[in-house]
Parts: sequence; C-alpha cells; structure tokens
Amino acid sequence: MPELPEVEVVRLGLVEHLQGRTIDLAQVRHPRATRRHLAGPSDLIGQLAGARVCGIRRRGKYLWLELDNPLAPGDALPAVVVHLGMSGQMLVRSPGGAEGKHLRILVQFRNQPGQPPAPELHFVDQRTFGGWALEPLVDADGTRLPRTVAHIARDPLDPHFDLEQVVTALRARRTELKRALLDQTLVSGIGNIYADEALWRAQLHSRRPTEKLTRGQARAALTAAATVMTEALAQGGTSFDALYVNVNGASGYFDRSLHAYGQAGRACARCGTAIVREKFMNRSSFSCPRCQPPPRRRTR
DNA sequence: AAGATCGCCTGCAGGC
DNA sequence: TGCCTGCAGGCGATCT
Repeated sequence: MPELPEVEVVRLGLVEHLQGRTIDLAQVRHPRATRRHLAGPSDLIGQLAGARVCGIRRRGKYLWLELDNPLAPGDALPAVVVHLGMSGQMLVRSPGGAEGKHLRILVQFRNQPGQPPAPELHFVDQRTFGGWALEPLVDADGTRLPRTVAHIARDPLDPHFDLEQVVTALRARRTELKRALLDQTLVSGIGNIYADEALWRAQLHSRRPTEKLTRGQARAALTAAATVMTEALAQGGTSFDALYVNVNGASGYFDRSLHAYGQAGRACARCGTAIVREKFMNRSSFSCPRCQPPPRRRTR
C-alpha cells in the first residue's frame, strides 16, 4: 500500500533513471489505467510520443512527470499524473525482458547514440485502483501543480508545510482524529499504516474527537506522522537497486519498525499490553488499549 | 456544505 | 476440492 514514503522512493528511482529522457512510444495495455484521462488512451499515447521528461515531482501520494516537447520549445505539454492506488508499481526495466501479468502501461524511451539501450517504464497494477492522466499545470498557493492535485494539501515533508496552520485546521474539524489524518485535503501522504503508527507514537486513540484536542495533542499527532514517514523513507530509500524501482522497498521497514499496524496480539513496545485490532471506517485500526485509551463518550 | 458512505478492483486466506 | 465470504484500502462520486 503505497503511502508517502513508498511514493517518494519511486520518485527518487524515476529521477535517477528517467530524468531528461525522451519518450519514444507508449502503449496502454488496460484502458482502466487511463480512465482519469478523459480524452482516452489513444490521446494519451499520442501526446506522450516525443515528449521529454523534464521534472518528476510529488505531493502526498500523487506523483507527476513534467513533460516538455523539444520539437516545439515553449509549447509546454501537461504533466502525467500518476497515482499508484493500492497496488501500482512504476518499474524501470531493461528492454526485451519479461512482462508482468498486470502490466497496464508500457513506455519505451529513445536510445542515445553511444549509450546503452534506454530502459523501459512499466506501470504494473494488480487491482487497477491507480492510473495515469495528462493534465495542465495550474498555480495553487504559489506552487505549480497538475489540476487534479491542486486540491491536495501539502504533506508533512513539504518544505512549505505549515504545522501550526494544520493544527488549527485539524481542531476546526468536527470528526474523529484518524479520519482527519487520512483526509488528503487537510494533510496529505498519510494512509492507514502511517496513521496508526502516528497515533501509537502520539498515544492518541483514532476516535478522539478533533474539536476536543488540545493544540499540543494535534501537534503531537502530526509531528509523529512526519517522523514515522521520514524514518520509513530513510529505510525504503536503501532497498532498490539499479534499473529497478521497488515500490515494495519498505518491506524491511514493515518487518522491523511497525509498532501498531498489523501487530494485533503482540506486546506494545512501550507498556507490554497486547495491541488490539478494531474495525474503523471499513478497515482495520491497530492500537494499544492502555497507551491509547478510547474516548469515553463522543460528545457532539 | 462538511462529513460520512459507497463502489470500484484482484488475489488470497480461511471456513465448510 | 471448490465455492463462498471477508479482507486489503485510496479516492472520486454520491448521499445526508
């Protein structure tokens, strides 16, 4: 489940292998992968051919490739917005190799004279929740963003992330704390795993009403999210090798460093009480019943 | 109108 | 063995 650290690992790998390359040919193998590109797969393919990848950026869990057309300088193309959804992978592969079962989009790049063959980019996505779309860049809060990313809030690793502003906005919500942490229009990049880890670190229960949190509690939850995602990135960033951008790069982290997510029945690393699993928002939440006591009553 | 819920997808684990 | 159910869960659409 790619959340911010996993998407950033992918971005770093794409920068290393694809930055500056020119697209030769794109193939869409499954139309659902381009369902958010309203003009359709053939339009996407046509616009990608000949475009140069001049920048690779990210906000929260959204990734995009900024394109340029060297044949028509100044006639800037849109960005390709990529969302990995639940199971999306961006794999940089040597040409001529085996294709994965769930290959949805294949991009071939132009060979450079005197250089080894250019790698291919494979968008592989088992559950097809992810996809690609070409979009114009718009200005949002002083930053150039693809149109459908403009409503996404800055993530905690963004240099312009304003913690105190988000604390204020979080406490103005009338909902439960974990719902707010997962709301990408409030703070982006946090998914189910890092939400549970942040709440465990901050010693707060997922159902705490946001409007009753102190500033210190709200700050603690957001700071913990930033810390755990930074640590995950540091570990995920070491696990991919050349020509392979590993979306599962965080697997080592999952094994060693998770304190709450998926740990039902295991002893809490802080107090020894067994971690419990609860149903929440049609998914699972894991927490320590002693360190993170549930709110007594929801007073709304 | 903010907040909550639904539907989209596939593979796999577990029960019978 | 094979069918069924539940689970994984991000996000845009839709409801209240």
